Amino acid sequence: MRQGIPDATVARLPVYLRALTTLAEDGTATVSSEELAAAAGVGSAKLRKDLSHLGSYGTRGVGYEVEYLVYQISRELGLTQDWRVVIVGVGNLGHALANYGGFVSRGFTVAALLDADDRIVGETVGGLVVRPVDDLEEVVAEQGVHIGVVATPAPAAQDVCDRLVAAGVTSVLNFAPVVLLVPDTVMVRKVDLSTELQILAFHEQRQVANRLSVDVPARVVALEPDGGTGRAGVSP
Amino acid sequence: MRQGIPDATVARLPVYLRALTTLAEDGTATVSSEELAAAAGVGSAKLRKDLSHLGSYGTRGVGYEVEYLVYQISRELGLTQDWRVVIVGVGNLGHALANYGGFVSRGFTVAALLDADDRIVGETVGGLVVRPVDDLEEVVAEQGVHIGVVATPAPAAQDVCDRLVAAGVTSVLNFAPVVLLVPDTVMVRKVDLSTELQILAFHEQRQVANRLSVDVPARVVALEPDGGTGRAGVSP
DNA sequence: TCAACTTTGTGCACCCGTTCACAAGTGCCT
DNA sequence: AGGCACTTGTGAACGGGTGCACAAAGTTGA
Repeated sequence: MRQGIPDATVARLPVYLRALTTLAEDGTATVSSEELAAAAGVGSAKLRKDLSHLGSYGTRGVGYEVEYLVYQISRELGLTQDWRVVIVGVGNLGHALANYGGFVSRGFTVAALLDADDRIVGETVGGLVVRPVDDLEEVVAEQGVHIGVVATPAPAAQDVCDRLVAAGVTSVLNFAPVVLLVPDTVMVRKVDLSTELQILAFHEQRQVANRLSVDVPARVVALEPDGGTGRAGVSP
Repeated sequence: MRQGIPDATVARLPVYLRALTTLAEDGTATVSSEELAAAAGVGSAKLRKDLSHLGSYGTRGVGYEVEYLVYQISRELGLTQDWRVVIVGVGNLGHALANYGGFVSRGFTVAALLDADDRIVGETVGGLVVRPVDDLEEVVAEQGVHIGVVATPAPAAQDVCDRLVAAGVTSVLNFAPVVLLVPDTVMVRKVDLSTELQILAFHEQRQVANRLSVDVPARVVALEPDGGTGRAGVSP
């Protein structure tokens, strides 16, 4: 049970945490796996298995005590300590990130905003003065930054990332549309808007195809002129 | 091979597509699975298996023709047609999305920007005039919108989502920190900044723990006062 | 105290995705 | 023409995650 929580579980813990926080604000004291699972959009069995990886919190016949579970998940995620974050790139997205309330709310502090553009440096965004990107190493060292957020244009991203890593940052959240190369001691997570849209487009397309196949089944065959090799068979 | 590309593969196709586009811009004509895999940050075997789901593009002994593969992946993702997107909520994040260049570049058109705040309605953002959220149904119907982007505050998200779905939208990209409930005919993808940060925090914490265990192995046991039941054993 | 009811925690079987390893196919050089 | 070097495409083994189903454990009410 201990010693190694599955990645898939870790990825869901923040979702549970948010659902629990909402419940706590509504004054709910205890919650069953069924209810919490519904609020988190997962199956109840999966939820129970996930929580069992943290330990045996929860009472049979009753459910889980909301406050207590919030604390346990927070602790497991490391939210009981404050993580210092530096945001590099204060364009449209950087602005949004710096102003994002829920960003700071729970265990995260924005240590500094950095940008390479002189016109932006010195501006105040989200209560912080934007500093030149040259201060990167200094900021990371002095403020003890652990997490770097890359919100720069694509061409600058790898360079900024390299500097973050060299300065001692071991986790990077990347919004730039490039694959960042890092040593395997560093963890990178990527958020890519156009990737998400493209995945939606794929499913949208399939859905349209399925709708056609329901209406006019014979058409489906005509839409797939090729057995799989692809290159041939396009001509009528 | 045909009839059903695995979800995991679909999620990686946009990454391959971007890497290929970059290669094409650099004038590269053909690429091996090894090279492309490196550029996309995956293993070469995985890449080959992914591409094999689309068909047998690629030449043994040579590699893949870049232009051709770009076309095939684009077609498979449905990017040969234009998808119309409506963005609801033009706050900090909505601004960023509306101005995001790569957003529009490839197969996606922003049909409209909507907001509930009178002070924002009428403003021009990214070349479009922000319209009142009351126009939602009208916009979706008239413009034939397929994809809705929810960038509203959390409390408004579910309501906006319901209206999008009722108006005929079948894919939703959700930036609000809530779990959207939709009929299972609708696909939702969620992008959540604080979730990503929390996942990073977890790994960061583990990494710190590992570093300690390397330096002072005995300490690890002391840091785990409890065999796993959790509730007991906290007192000194 | 006991029985009926509720809910957790988990063993087990199944499925999807990843990785390895190699046969089959292609181009190049002699 | 033939062999060599290279690369794709895929069968097969493996591993992790999911969902089912149920025993264990606790609560409520008589």
